Amino acid sequence: MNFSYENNEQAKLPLYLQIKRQIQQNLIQAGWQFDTPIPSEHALAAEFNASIGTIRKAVDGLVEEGILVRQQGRGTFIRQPDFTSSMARFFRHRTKAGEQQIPVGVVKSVQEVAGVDEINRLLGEPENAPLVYLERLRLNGEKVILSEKIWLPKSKFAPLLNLPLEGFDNLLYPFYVQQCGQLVVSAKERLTFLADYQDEELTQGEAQAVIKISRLAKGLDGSIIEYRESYGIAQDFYYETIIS
Amino acid sequence: MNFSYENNEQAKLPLYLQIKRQIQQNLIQAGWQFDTPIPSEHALAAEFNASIGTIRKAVDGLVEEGILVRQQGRGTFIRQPDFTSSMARFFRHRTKAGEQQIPVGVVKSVQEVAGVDEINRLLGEPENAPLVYLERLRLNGEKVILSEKIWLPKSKFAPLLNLPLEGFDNLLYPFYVQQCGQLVVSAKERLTFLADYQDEELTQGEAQAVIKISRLAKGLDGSIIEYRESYGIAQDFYYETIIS
DNA sequence: CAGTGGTCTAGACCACAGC
DNA sequence: CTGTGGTCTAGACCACTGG
Repeated sequence: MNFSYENNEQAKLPLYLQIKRQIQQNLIQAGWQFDTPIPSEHALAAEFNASIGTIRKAVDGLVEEGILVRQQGRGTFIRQPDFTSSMARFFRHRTKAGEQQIPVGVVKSVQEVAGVDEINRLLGEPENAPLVYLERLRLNGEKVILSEKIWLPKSKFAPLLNLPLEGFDNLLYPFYVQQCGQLVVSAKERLTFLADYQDEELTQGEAQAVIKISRLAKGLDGSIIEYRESYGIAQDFYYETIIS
Repeated sequence: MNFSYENNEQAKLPLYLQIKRQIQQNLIQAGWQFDTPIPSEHALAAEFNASIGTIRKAVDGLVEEGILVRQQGRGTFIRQPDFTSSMARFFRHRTKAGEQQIPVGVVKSVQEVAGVDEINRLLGEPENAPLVYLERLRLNGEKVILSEKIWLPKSKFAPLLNLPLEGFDNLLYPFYVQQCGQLVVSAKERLTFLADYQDEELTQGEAQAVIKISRLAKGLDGSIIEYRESYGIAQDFYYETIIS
């Protein structure tokens, strides 16, 4: 288990990249307001003493990364991430009527655990830093379609430990923002196949073929803020991708 | 060549999009040379009577779509698609030494077949248009790691029918360009799981768990030029993706 | 060296949202 | 109406490639 984002540090960056980075820093410091725009391009041009075109190129970069969205006539905003259905997008699950159904998320347990070498390394945490560990299910009605194990750095997510299970929202990522000020902007996932996975909830104790999804979620400052393992029945597996 | 906003039936497109489309058309007409650059930005600006910035934006679009690549100091070129390992990128196969190995492609059969409703629809061909059908294996040494079935429109790929099996290259897509003038620029893939797939070569007649990859490959003019089904052993499945 | 793409400027006008 | 992002111009200079 050794996948990670690479860090590229440069010496002499073009102005538009410097500005891009600075804007990103400002977003972190200011705290994110999804409903109020960032300063206008004109204002940014004045602030950074650069031309509009250069500002646009900097903002373009953040838009491409999915961190900002432009709205003509209104302004440029921090993107409200929509992971609504993304968590279960690898699987097909439909009602009897044939409609796509959005699974419900239920947290089954929350606890503090000691650091685990392998996971702390993925999270970029010190070797023995404590973690927050969640178990969670995704349900379609009565049916369990996804079983999840989630590890978070306690340094950033300690507030979750003081909440009752009923206090957790259906969607976790907006909840992270609300409770801990942690914004997930992108994620890297690895899919593998397990012939014999066993789990009380998902497979009801019998060994079954599953697809395992390992996810590293990245925060606004570029650090990894969540490691998650999700398991779903292989028979329901369904994924589309575009390559070029 | 006149690009003014005129009496078009179409909605009015920004100039840079009109130019982008026109460049793409020119690439098709000119036939692709991977080793000679397209006209310089200066030349294009003169040809289209637009400013450099607008030309850059048009070319940027084609670069983002993976059709062109820029090389500072040299020029802008049609991208030599690198599907070298992409066909088998969903699977992990390594030598005993642990190196990633690039599988070898071997075509087992080529024949003309009657149109199949479902497939002709996917290819955008008339209902009874004949097809070219290939069977192909991907091998690591002796081991079969991928079994493929490929359907192509005869209208574009008839030349393949006159070739001996030994004449087929290891890589198919560069071969398509060379033999039929068909360039694959992108593809859409759908992954699903089959619990009991049986195949003489891949599973040696025994039913096994496999991952099925259905691919639609798109040509330079945007039409679908290939439909392909690939099957690989589920145990070897391994895929990474970034979402945002 | 000449020619290419890469960055950057300092404006202009257009299209759209919201008051 | 004002202010926003979206398009476009006509240059400039820099960084890199190749002969």
